[in-house]
Amino acid sequence: MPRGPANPKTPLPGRPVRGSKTGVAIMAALDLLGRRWSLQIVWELARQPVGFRELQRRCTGISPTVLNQRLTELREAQIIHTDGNGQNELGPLGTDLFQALKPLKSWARFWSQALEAPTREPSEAPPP
Amino acid sequence: MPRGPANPKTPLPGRPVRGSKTGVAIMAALDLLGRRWSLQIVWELARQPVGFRELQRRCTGISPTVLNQRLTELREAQIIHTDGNGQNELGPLGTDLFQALKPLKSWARFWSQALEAPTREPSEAPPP
DNA sequence: AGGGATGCTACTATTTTTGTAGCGCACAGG
DNA sequence: CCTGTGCGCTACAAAAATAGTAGCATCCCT
Repeated sequence: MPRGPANPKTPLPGRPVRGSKTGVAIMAALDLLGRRWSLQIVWELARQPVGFRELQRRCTGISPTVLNQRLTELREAQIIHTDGNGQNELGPLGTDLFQALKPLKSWARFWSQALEAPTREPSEAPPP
Repeated sequence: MPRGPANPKTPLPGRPVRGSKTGVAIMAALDLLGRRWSLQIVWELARQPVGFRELQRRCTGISPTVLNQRLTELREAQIIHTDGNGQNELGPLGTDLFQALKPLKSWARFWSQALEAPTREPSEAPPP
């Protein structure tokens, strides 16, 4: 298990990241979590710890290449870790992240309903 | 101003999206917002409405191609809209989204500090 | 009319992600 | 001991997303 110190591409606070050379925390977070599958992986691991192949199955269709990249990045960011049995699970930071993501879930539901029922506000100009 | 109805690739609730064929709201949201620059655009527009080129400047280095794609997607998702003067601004849904994103900002700061100062919890095993 | 800024599109290069195959290892049954 | 199965993970080419640069048409100011 080569616990390699630091893929230089993993976005971490303090490093220059995409869209910001300053490495401000929120920018590093947006870069890291904005990569494809990152958020979904956190989401899945919040349910329960799973191994590599099982995680691949749950993220319907992710390729092993990317899954491994993401796991590596998230491990470097100390959001997740892999135990001796190959089970990936959220660390304390990951759990906090999941909490911080919950409002987004609520918003998504609201957003979904708003798009289904457009022009329903009485404050909008009613049709003549 | 061609208010074009529906780029078929924009992730919207109810549509099959990446990582989920069901189109569940949160998955559509993660797909839409997980695309590069999406979150940062929302972030910038939350500060104040800006035009195309100014927005491009603030998202240091985004290419006009992608900026326009993102703006189109976010418009379709009714998160932002562009007024008659070319100023892009958050709509009500966008404002709510920004609120929902705030905990993420707090988490990012916490995360940043945690990575700077590892092994500082007194609850961790102290060095002998 | 000229100069400059704006919103945006076209086009090619680079990077990221996908898709498929397969290695080496552990473990279970026969 | 052999065979089969599932595992974590890597290699490599194809496809998709993004970056980079140039430029057009339009408006605004002088």
